[in-house]
Amino acid sequence: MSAAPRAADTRGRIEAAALKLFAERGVEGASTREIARAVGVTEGALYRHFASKEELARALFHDRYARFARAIREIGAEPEPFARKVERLVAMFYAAFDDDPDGFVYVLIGQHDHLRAVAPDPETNAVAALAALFADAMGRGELPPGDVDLQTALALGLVLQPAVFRIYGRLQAAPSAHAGAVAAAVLRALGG
Amino acid sequence: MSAAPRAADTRGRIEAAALKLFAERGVEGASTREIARAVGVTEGALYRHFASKEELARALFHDRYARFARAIREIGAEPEPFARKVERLVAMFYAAFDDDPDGFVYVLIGQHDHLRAVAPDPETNAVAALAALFADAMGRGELPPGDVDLQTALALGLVLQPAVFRIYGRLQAAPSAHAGAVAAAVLRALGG
DNA sequence: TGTACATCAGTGAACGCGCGTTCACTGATGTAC
DNA sequence: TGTACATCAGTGAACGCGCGTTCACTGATGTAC
Repeated sequence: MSAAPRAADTRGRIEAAALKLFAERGVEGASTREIARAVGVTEGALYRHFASKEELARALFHDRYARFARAIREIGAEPEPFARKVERLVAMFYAAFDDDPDGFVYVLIGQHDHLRAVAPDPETNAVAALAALFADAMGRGELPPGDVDLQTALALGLVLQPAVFRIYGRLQAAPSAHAGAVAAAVLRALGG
Repeated sequence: MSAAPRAADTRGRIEAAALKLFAERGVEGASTREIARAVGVTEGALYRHFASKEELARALFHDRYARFARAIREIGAEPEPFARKVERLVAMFYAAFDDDPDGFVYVLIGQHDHLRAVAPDPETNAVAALAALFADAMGRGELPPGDVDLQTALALGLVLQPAVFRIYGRLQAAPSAHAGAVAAAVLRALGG
């Protein structure tokens, strides 16, 4: 009927709607029809902004994943003791959860679809950035010597699993309510 | 052409092939054609054994998930100190990984599709069984008082994340190689 | 300011394809007498 | 042991459907003169 209301940030609205649907039921579980309908636009319009559904899913993941990588590297670059960095990392993760739950869930769950396509360098790879931060701390003697990748896994698991529990309703409070306790647990777990 | 070679455990072979494909690319990413082809049977044959693809996916998940719940309850029922139970839990998880990597990966990744459909009782729900074991330990004073669900999340995260790292090649050794270190980290993390 | 044209984000209808599922059938095996 | 019949796990062809994607088109906006 009426045409082109001239880009009232349609691209951004497509991203938001797709992110929500992808987070709720996965990329394959959400159709282009649903996304278009949620935006209030026809399916054809999606292809003015993204080459394909796959490209849309990829862009949403990589943007957010790279954002985590950058935040981790920034914290790692600060001239602070390791314990303080851990506190800031935990706070950063949980603040991201609070700010944008859809984005957090999408990255957390979508990792299995996308992670193999992420370059292994700490610039864009959040896990690599985290491992680099831990390796640095170990080099400075702020962390007992050991298998850096294992320590990274332990720390990441401590932080992410409360978020998973929250998503499935097993934890009532937002993970950020437990940020202090989780950071302390990380330090205890790695400290021995 | 030739017909019915009389059930050389076709059902079991369908389950194994589907589990492998589901673990590799997700339920939606694996088609009934692929499953049938991997088994060496036509698609129609799948429907002699399972009402639908969804039912096949569901059965594979719930079998394995309930198996974890039972194993956890058995460990919880032993008259052993909490520290020893933790060691046995970690060993059990990682032995399951070694024994049947496809099954482990499918449960770990498929949780997001299926978990909402799992009853919350410890008989079939592995997370509930784990939380019950931790609540019991807390009641006996073997674990400092605190939020049981949070402690459960922390412990589970410590155990699962090394498995995730292994799946994506970030950890070279099998998780079972780290079972002792992980169990110790769990006790340290919860002990404070 | 007015006119001509280019651009661009939309529409809406249609497309081919691969998906899960169905179904009439076949023939080997098990059972009754 | 031989014959008649029921059962059941397969085949293979076909199905309808929803999917992602395409495309000719429209009309509002921006730009040049």
